[in-house]
Amino acid sequence: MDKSKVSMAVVRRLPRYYRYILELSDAGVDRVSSSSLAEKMGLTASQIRQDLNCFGGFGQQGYGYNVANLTQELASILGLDQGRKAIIIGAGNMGRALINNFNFRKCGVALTCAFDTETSLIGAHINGVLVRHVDELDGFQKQYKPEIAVLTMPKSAAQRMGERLCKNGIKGLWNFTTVDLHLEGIDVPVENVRFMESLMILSYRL
Amino acid sequence: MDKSKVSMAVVRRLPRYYRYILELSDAGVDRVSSSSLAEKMGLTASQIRQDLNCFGGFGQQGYGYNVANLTQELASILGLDQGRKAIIIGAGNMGRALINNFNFRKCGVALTCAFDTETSLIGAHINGVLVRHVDELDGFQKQYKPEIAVLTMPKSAAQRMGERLCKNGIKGLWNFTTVDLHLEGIDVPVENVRFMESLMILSYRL
DNA sequence: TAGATTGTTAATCGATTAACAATC
DNA sequence: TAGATTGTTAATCGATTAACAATC
Repeated sequence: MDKSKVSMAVVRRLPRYYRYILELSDAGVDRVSSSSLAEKMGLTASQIRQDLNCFGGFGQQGYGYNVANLTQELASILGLDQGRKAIIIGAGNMGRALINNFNFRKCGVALTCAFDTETSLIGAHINGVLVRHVDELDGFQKQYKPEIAVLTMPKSAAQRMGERLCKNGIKGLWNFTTVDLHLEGIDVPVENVRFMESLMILSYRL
Repeated sequence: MDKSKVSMAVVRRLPRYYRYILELSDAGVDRVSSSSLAEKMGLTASQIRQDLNCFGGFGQQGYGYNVANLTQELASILGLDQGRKAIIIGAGNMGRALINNFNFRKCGVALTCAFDTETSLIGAHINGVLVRHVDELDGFQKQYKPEIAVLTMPKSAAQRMGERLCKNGIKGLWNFTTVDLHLEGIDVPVENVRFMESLMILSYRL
């Protein structure tokens, strides 16, 4: 199926498929049927087959899915094998927490540089990642062409920074600020991480 | 409408409605129509009216919605006015980042205590929050009856800890670990925060 | 071959959008 | 009153589930 026709409902399930299949792979399991995977994941076998078939026939009748093969296919679908480069804008608390703890590599992404405006941070290394001044951003983008920018700066600067990053050729924004970015006419996907919305939804469900 | 019949699709939009309406409120706007709100948010007016009407008729024909009133209604629907208490299990990097930076109060939640097993942390205060040993957890729950537990401990301990928290009366789990909690037969909502899935989805969309 | 399980089509279910009467 | 905009029903659209022929 044409990638552009796959619904976001399906796409949002892919990383979870990947996590489960990777777990099976690590456990040394070599094949799995849609029905056994469905039971583990709390989905229907039908949905799993429908979802995977958006991207190709990875299974085999009478056998199921080869775990090693499916792992690799899912990684490829998700683009985890693309060796992408990321930069992070804002080395405050949230930024540092990500730099120190988040496993970018597991997503196939290399965090190559951090940017900030705070003079005391410039030149420092955080978990091996150099902090540069935001003034160097445009030049850095031209030279190294990172695909992904992580937005962990104050929300007041987010909209302008998003536009600037796009103008210099960023391919996707991972937005930890609370603002909705408006990038009309610019074809750059934005993925938001919203702690506060998440906690409010939990609060509703209590 | 009966709260249990409101679909999660609707519920997941509520915090965003709240954010926008709060912004209008802060800007001193006193009324808003579904169509103007729809335009700002990139939704249809129809959807906004349908969504809000799951909870009551907050608008007025020919006028629209009173911003102050709707703000208060949404806060109440989300339970932000319930003065709930939260504890956090795991004062490692993720835990400390939340304690130091996340605004629990904006969600109407008071973070009352942190728990860990690391001796060097016990007794310390992080941003005013005392770290106790996990051995004190059961007693603490009995005495203070926190409604929400934030899970920021190693994933290997998450399942057991989830069960233990529920047995002692927790009402909801905010799960930052990468595991899916299985709490069959226990009616405690779990809200997952999944950085890695979020970045993988962005990676897919590039 | 017989059994298992996929890939895929058709049926069902749920969510979104459109339309409009009610009413402020 | 006339204009605006809701609340709500009906129509459409999309996603999930069920069913089964294909096939390993």
